[in-house]
Order: sequence, then C-alpha cells, then structure tokens
Amino acid sequence: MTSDTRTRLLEASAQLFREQGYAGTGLKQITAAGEAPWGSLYHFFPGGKEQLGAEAVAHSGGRYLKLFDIVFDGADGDFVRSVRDFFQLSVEALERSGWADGCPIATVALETASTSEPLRHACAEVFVSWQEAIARRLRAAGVPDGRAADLATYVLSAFEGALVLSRTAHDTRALKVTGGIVAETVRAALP
Amino acid sequence: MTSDTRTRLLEASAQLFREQGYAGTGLKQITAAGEAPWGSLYHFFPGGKEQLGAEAVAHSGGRYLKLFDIVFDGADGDFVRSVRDFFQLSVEALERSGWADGCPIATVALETASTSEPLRHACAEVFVSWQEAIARRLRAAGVPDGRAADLATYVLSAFEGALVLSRTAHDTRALKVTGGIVAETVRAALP
DNA sequence: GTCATATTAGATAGATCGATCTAGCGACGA
DNA sequence: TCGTCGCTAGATCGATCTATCTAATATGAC
Repeated sequence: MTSDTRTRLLEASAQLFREQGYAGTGLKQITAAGEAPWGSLYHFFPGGKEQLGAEAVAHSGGRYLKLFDIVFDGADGDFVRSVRDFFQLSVEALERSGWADGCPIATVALETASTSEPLRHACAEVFVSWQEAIARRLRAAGVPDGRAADLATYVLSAFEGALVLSRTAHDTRALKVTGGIVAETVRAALP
Repeated sequence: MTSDTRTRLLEASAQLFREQGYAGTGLKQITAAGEAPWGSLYHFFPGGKEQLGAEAVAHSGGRYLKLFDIVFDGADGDFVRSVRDFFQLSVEALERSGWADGCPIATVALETASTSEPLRHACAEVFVSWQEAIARRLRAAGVPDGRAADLATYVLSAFEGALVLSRTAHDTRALKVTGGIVAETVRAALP
C-alpha cells in the first residue's frame, strides 16, 4: 500500500520542477503544493532533495511513456499520425497551462547535467526509455533496427527543441512547424 | 569605453548560467569567477541578478550570432555543409568542456519561462535572432521567404533538442544522428 | 593640485535554503 | 489495554541567498 502523501510529494515536485526547475524550487514550496507535512518529506525521502528530484524525474518519465503508448495505439499503427498527434498534444498542453507545461524532464536535465550525477542519470534514463518506445514503434512499422533508433533520436530531439522554442516564445508556431516537417521526414523514411 | 570589470561579470555570468542554470548560480560565485569585486556588481547592474541575467543572455546570444556567420561564411554558400558544421562544432564543444558547454540560452530559457518575464523575453529575442540568421542564409540559397522561416525554426529546434539529449546522456550520438538527418532534410528542401 | 565622479571594499540585513532533531499523534495487532 | 511503529508536527541549525549601505580609493578634467 503506497502512501498517498508520498505520491502527492512526488507529483507536486514533478510539476514544480517542470515549471521552474530544480534549483528554483524550494522544499517548503513542494510540501505546500503537495499539502504534505514537512516532517513527512524526510521520512519518505531520507536522501533529501536529490532523492526526491530523481524519483520525481522517473515518475514523470514513466507517465509520459504511458502517454506515448496511448497516442501510438490511438493512431492504429500510423506512425506519422502519431508524431503529428504528439506535437499537437504539446501545443494544447502549453496553451492550456499558460506556457507552463513543457517537457517535464528537460529543465532539470539541463540544470543538473553538470551539477548532480544522480539527477543527470535519472534524466538520461528517461530520455533513453522514450527513444526506445519510439524506436519500437518504428520497427513495428517496418523500419530496420539501427535506422529506427536513429529516427527515434531525431524525432525526440526535434520535439524537445521545439518545446523549448515554443515555451520561450509563448507561441506554438515552432511546435507546429517542426512537427510538420518531422512528420514529413519520417513518412519518407517509412518503407 | 566599456568597463573591463563589467564585461568580466557578464561573461562569467554567461558561462555559469550555461553550466548550472540561473537559479543554481549565486552572485557571489559570479563575482568570484569574474574576479570582480562584490561592490561592482550592483554598481554596473543596479537591477540586480535579473538585469545581469538578461544582459548575459543577450551577450551570449550575440556571440553565437557571430559564430553563425563565421560557420556560414566558411561553407561558401553551401547551406547543408553549414548545418553539418554547426552540429559538429557542438559535438566538439561538448566533449572539450566535459559536457558543460551546451546551449548558452536553453537552460535559462526553460528555468525562467514561467518565473521571470524579463528573462524569458531576453531568451526569446535571442532565439528569434538565431532563427532569422538561419532563414536569411536559406533565402540566399534560393528558398522562398515563408519556407525559409519554417526551415530555420525546424533546424534550430532539432539542434536545441539534440543538445539537450547529448549533454544529458554524456554522448554525442544524438547530435551526430540528428545533424545528419536534418542536413539531409534541408538538402532535399533546397532548390 | 583640486575637485568631482567612477569604482571598489566589505560589513551587514533579512529572508530563505536544505537538513536534522525531538516529541508526539494515531492506527492497529496482541 | 497496552505497545509498537508509521507518520506528523514544527522548532531550529548553520549556510547561503540577494540586496543595501557607508566608506574608502582610484581616475580624470580643469
């Protein structure tokens, strides 16, 4: 039986880290947002902020992994449509949240790439899992192994970058434009 | 006559923000790195950390803009080669710096997109200037206006995303793979 | 040389940071 | 009813954060 408080702390962390980064978020703010008692934080996460951060990253990563599958399954094997759908989903998420909900990992990844090895590693693992999920679907669409891995990396790169540009510009154009071109490129690469 | 101390503060800020983000960098650390006296910081930047951050972002942005031109000019009008060169330059910068020198803007952009309007705006302006620089070269290569703008956004998106993945993974593969596919895509789009 | 301005020096304020600590609450089995 | 143990409560520590302040010191014009 997983603790409810623990989950709330994890999800509050994930959301706050996504919006304002790891260093920019205080533990007090996390307990407030998660409506969790201060004493519980170090009970559930004796490793402190770093452990909480690493677990929050993994939590967000897993959640998005499920979302990938939902989008892929909803497109009935049409990989190109999946790509379009995913970019479109982010367009809507950005608009709905007032430009707050970008990539739940990227901010922490960049902040901690040179400052915390455990956090960097957690972020790297999430990115790998996402690329594998995309590559798996590409292989299912008939793309050879190595080429599928490369295309998956390419799609994720373009997606992450477009999210950075769109969120910073407060304008979904980058996501729409990039999504369109990436979808075309992928279509041409399918057998 | 621009103050030397002021420039050192600006460049130290730019480098530290690039490595560890805006919130993760203290003003004391900046004065130490820039070998500048503490009293000078608020003399040159009375607006405090936010002003220093915004100016550092603009400073980095302008520096990269010049680098764009150097790379473009070095490729003798061969835009596809410019793209490859630029991805390759980042590969080398990442390796040389021990995975510290990624995009000088992206970290701050993500951190401050929802927390500081002046900083977000400074980052957005840099990204716009970069896209315009790329688009100008695409037009020079014969690509129509609107299409050039879209392709420029696409190239920058893919580049930024690949930098995030490579820096996080401590592996230049994402930059190499993405750079290759983007170069191919751009080549096919040229007249 | 004199005066005004630009810059440096560094102590200090006041807030907040992550982390630790002890005390106590409350549910549940014996 | 009594313990036990998971969890909560929140004071508190030392460090660090940004920002402000007053003096002292260069610097340059005249």
